[in-house]
Amino acid sequence: MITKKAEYAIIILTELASHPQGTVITSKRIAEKRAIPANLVVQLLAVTRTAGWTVGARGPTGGIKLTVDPAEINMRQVIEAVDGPIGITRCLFSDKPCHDKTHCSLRGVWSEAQDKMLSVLENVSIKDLTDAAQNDC
Amino acid sequence: MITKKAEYAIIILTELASHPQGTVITSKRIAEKRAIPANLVVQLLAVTRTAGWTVGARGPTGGIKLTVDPAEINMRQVIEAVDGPIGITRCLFSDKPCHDKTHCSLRGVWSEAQDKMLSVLENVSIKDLTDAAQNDC
DNA sequence: TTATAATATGACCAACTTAGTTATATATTA
DNA sequence: TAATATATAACTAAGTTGGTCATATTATAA
Repeated sequence: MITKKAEYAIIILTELASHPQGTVITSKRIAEKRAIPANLVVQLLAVTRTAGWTVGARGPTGGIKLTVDPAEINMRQVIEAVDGPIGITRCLFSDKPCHDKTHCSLRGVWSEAQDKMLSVLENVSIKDLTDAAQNDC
Repeated sequence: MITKKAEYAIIILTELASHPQGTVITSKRIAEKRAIPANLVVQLLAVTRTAGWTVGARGPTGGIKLTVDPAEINMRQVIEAVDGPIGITRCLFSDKPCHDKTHCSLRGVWSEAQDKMLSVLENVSIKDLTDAAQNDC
């Protein structure tokens, strides 16, 4: 399951992308506008910062802004930055087949199903979401 | 996330499908052959029975057998029978858009990603898995 | 008819995950 | 130097998951 935190991170990035380029917005303002708990916003901005997508300026006139083109950030990247590697089943997380069997036909199905899902998420960028009218999911 | 119980149910059905038609196998035997906790096998067979896929004969010579063509049971059906409705995000479970907004562009993406995943699972039947050499995932 | 082998069902539990809170440290500007 | 902002880590309540335990019920074989 894709967590609510990952959804929040996507929303936060779309909020940042919808601002005039170069201007900052405070984490508190993002929380208010998007109805996300303020502390969670701060937490998630730490993730986006580590990923190299945002920078924060401290002090009274401080705030957050994007450092990259929102067209260059896709949904899969954000989800994985927040939730870690995506796996629709437990067995897709480990490298070796379950029970040390040489082959596992189920694994191939899980893998294909997951890849289909991921390719959709990879093809939607933060810019795509910002362009769409409303994205307050 | 697709649960281990759902995986087990799929494995149990493939085990049943790999048996000579009309013959029964005991739940204990399935547990041994597939390395699944015996009590879980019993629990999951209750689900397959409710779904109309299996029947059990009681008594000393009893056991379980399929009641339908394994080509007619697909993976999505089994997963949903065990885990309930599938949703890659929380928001896909409810009918109304999040926060009562009229529209939500994220929701469309989640929905498309999930549909792609589900269509893979719908197109693989228990028979397909049985035909593949090994399926002890 | 009676012991036995099997299914059927529900309650229960420990470990883990998730969503969110709290607390505190640090930097910057007016 | 006071105020305002980001940065970071520890903590917690609630829910989920994977699995166990106990018991009832049914049907067959001897």
